[in-house]
Amino acid sequence: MKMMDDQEIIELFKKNQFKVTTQRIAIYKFVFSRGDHPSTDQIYQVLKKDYPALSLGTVYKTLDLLEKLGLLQKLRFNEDRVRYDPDMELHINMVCSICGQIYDYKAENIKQLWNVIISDIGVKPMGQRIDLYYECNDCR
Amino acid sequence: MKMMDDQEIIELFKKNQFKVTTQRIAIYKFVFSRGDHPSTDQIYQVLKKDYPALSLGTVYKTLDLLEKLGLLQKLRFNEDRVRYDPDMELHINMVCSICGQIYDYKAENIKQLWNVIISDIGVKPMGQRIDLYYECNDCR
DNA sequence: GTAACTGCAAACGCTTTGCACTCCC
DNA sequence: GGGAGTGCAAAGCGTTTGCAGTTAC
Repeated sequence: MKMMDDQEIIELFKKNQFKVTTQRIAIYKFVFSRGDHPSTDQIYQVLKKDYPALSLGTVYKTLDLLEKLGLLQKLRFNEDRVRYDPDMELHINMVCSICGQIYDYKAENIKQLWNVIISDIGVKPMGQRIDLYYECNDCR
Repeated sequence: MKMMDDQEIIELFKKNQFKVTTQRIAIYKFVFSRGDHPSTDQIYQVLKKDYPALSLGTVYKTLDLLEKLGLLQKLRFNEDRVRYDPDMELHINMVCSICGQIYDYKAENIKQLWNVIISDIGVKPMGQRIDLYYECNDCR
């Protein structure tokens, strides 16, 4: 999803009876300004510079809240920590097997091919997750 | 991969200079006899009945060893524990959004469609993981 | 005999929880 | 003013690690 501006995200919080706090806005904007899939700790480390009092617990709670609002997807790769994917549309997670860096690949024909697969299987999909492991340019 | 018989798996261990132990054979056979994706604890709980002295540490170590041999894939879903998928070929993990049960869906045309996607992206794939979330018959 | 493996328990790291204080509304 | 949200620290839990005893070879 495209990043909402301040006014839109504030409205969304209010509409859902969540209070609007500096921390929530900052975390939302940070995660959605990135093309990759940051972990809780990465988010915490960066935002702590601007908000020294920020706690890791608040980062976790806010990300859970954003997930409940359907704005992002919690993903576990083969590592200990959770990562957050702010793109809820169909895409492929391009995961470098060496360095672990992840970016999203999107293309119209993937949707078409995926729909063919879905109709073959014959179930009503609630969502999906597609990872492609490869060696990125930096590691190759 | 199809489950190897006792002789084959013993040969494979020996070929790779790993000692053949009762625990290793039992864990291998258990994971490969199942169509789903058991967690470490599930494996431990079941095998403890036949091997009361078995420890959880040995289960972890053995599964890591089987992964190193390329026999299975470690997968993290949106839960705390690791699951083990003994099927290394291209397939779709059918994950029930409600109860979390997982089974593999395989079909020839998925491979063809996946190859189309791969060649569109234009990278050399090292592997992949495809999850489809749906509501299984028991939960619907 | 000896090096690898096992079982056990402690350590580890990420995540969750509980609670007093704070600050939106 | 009141209740939701925050920060902090402790607890929780799956996984890893270290080590003494055991077993495969």
